[in-house]
Amino acid sequence: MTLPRDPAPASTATLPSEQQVALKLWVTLARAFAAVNEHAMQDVRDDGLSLGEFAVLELLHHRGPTLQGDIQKRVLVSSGGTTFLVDRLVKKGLVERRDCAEDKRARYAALTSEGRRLIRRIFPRHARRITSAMRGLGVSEQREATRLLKSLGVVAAAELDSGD
Amino acid sequence: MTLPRDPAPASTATLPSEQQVALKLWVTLARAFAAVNEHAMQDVRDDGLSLGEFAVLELLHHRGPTLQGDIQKRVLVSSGGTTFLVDRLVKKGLVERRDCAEDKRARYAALTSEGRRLIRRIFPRHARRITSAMRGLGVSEQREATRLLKSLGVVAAAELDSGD
DNA sequence: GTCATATATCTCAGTAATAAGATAACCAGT
DNA sequence: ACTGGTTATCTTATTACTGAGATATATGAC
Repeated sequence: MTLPRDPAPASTATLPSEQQVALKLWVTLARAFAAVNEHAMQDVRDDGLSLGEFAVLELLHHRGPTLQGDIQKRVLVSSGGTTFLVDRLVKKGLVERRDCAEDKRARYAALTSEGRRLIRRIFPRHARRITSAMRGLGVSEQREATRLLKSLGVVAAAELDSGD
Repeated sequence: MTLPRDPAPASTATLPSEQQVALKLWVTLARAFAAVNEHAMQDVRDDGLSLGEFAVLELLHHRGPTLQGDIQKRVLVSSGGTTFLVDRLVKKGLVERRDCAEDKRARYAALTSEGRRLIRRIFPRHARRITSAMRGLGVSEQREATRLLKSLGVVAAAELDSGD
């Protein structure tokens, strides 16, 4: 996947102070995300996976067979993107599709035994990689950052449907 | 651009506590980023810009004519991507290329008057949009989040060159 | 001056997605 | 049973880039 665009470090001297603070946070957030994301990508790349594919495998690993529509919602990917990712994983022999007894439109994706073996192998390594990437903060700082970003993210996401 | 993949909300009960904390932070960070990023995208989309294009315009607005190599570093885009973005902006009449007197290989990108008009118009709106998206946190919380994420991002980025 | 190496930008094949739209199935109201 | 609106997934054209490599230029050692 592509990295997020870096919001340029604007000379924002003419903006109200609160906007300057918000923009500075945005720049910093985007850069932090980009850096950790690159770690995540590097970690799965050697096993021939994109982050999207990894995310699907991980979801199936932890939740079991999942409707594609639910994968879509949890992995934050478009409808077509879900089909694309599942197709690719099916082609790699890591995932299979299963019919849904209750709804003929719907399809489950489930790990194959090969997919299970792979995710069992790489998930612990991935967790270590992310942990290592986060080590600029101590554990209590990480908890504090999580708390703050949770509030930020929930409100920002809630405003999306309502427009600006 | 694409949204980042949502790191799946792993059932990580078997992982060491510090890894659980780090993974939780990663999930939360990625989601917060995705949400604010979507705000940013929506804001510039109506003017026919991608976030990459907007980032270049903003950079040129605040820094003046900039070597393409410097754009590359500041906007976090590949070499080919820089050429792509500048090409598109040139085609839209918002940016022009200028030769560099000191180095015949290098080229500056600079805003046209049309590009200047556009960025002057949309940047304040964009700043307001980002500020609004951040309103899940108060100003002092935003400052705190910035401080934490700065540490996190700097260390995570520093580790990239050295591998995992 | 020569040459090996590094650097700035461009070119282009390829990638990972998006988003619009198609199709079949589902569901509630009549 | 029929109808119209909704939903789950798939299909496909399109997009925004990446990254390898090419080319011209710059640099520094000899």
